[in-house]
Amino acid sequence: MHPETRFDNYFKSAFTVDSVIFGFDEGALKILLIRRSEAPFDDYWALPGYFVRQDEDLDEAAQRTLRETTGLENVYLEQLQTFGSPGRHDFGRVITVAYYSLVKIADFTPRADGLSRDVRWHDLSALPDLAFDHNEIVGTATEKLKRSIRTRPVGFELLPPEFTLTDLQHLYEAIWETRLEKRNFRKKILSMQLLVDLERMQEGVAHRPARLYRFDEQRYQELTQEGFNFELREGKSR
Amino acid sequence: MHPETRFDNYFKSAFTVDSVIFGFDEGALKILLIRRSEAPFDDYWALPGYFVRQDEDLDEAAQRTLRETTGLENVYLEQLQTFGSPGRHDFGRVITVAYYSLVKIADFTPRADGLSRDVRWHDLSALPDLAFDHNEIVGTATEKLKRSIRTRPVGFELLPPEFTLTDLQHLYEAIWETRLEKRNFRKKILSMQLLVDLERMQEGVAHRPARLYRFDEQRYQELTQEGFNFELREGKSR
DNA sequence: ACAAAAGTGTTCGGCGTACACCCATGG
DNA sequence: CCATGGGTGTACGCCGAACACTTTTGT
Repeated sequence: MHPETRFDNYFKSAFTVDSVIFGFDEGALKILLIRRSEAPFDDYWALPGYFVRQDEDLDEAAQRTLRETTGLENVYLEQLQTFGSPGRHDFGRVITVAYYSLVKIADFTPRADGLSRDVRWHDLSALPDLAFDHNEIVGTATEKLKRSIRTRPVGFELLPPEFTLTDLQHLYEAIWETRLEKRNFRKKILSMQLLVDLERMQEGVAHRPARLYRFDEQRYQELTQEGFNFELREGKSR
Repeated sequence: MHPETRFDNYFKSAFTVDSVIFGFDEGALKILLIRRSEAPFDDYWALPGYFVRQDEDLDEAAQRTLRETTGLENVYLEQLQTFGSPGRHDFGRVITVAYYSLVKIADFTPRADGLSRDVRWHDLSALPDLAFDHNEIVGTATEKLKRSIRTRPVGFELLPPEFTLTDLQHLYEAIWETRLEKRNFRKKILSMQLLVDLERMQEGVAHRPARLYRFDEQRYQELTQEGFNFELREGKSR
């Protein structure tokens, strides 16, 4: 370690990582929360996360703490923002590096762990009071999601492997909290060459069955690189 | 402080803030760097920044350290990303929260201070080896700048109060490292209603003098809120 | 048959694209 | 009078906007 002591005063902080995990189900956006099992905020709902170890990379810590609190593994986590108000933690100076991700709800079975009493998907539109400044973090993440879905093919991670155009439209509508015009949405999304027609149909629905699609992995990578511009004015019909 | 000791191990880290300050001059993008005056990396060029105090907010710390290393005050700093590899600092675990900003070079006169031997604008295209992982941080900031200029009226902060359309075009060309077609650039930028025609002309240039413009503060705020989409294909003529 | 979504055709206007040519000033 | 940028006019094509009507399934 360093030979000098004049920096010692600075080495008294801790940092944590917290993850905002978005999912999509039943036409609504969800967030994965844990119920804390230790002070402070014992028993409160909170974002999955914990302290970062001394020799641990931030990205790794995010993966590990997500696993240890919810059981989720191999989730692609992207750094969101760092929150560090002096008063945000009772035990001392703790700043948190927030991550976020989009996952298919069906792909994972969250389970509580030593660090959490409970894990559950919550409707984004009806969140309880969360521990620390986690409500603020969720707000920031939601803003970012709204913006990034306009420039990147985001639906990919939120929808099941096979989906209908209406599913995809509902996803956009849920994130943007708006209604889109069906015809124009379809024309736009199809013109991007991002979807592959599976040439199969929905089954067991009480109406004309919809065509099933999947994302074209190749094209998805391209568009993620270049970025695109997905904008549609609000529409009445759905 | 907290009554329990089992968290003590975590409270041994330090964190810093570092700022990437972009400027624009002579048709080229610049970055403000300081020369360090203490170990580690004594005498190396580095981003302006320093340790965050125990009871200090991150945003405040960014402002303060920027002032104390370069003399710049009242700069609008936006959080960029946090860098925290375990090995990035010799003295122990130090993570840094990076900020970035765009400023008019003429508005400030950087001066070295106790924490810096020297302060200077460097051409982004010819940076030296910087201290720590600061080259990586600059790279991340540059990527972000390229992307955000496509969705927000960014030139505002980089250009002098009065400028010509060609100045503005050169700015976009410098950031994107491309050439744009003059006619189309002008039509697009004028159609946004973002510029105010000052009805005055350049003076003392050895060619037809260009019309001077300024940004419309009002409209700038609007567009920053909504976001827009500025995209133009590469063009040959300038 | 009827409900409930799925799915399509078309017109209109705006805006990005790609050009070549004229204008004003200093030297 | 010429070099050096500044500053247009415009035809074309594509794509987003705004419509209403037909098709296919389960009940």
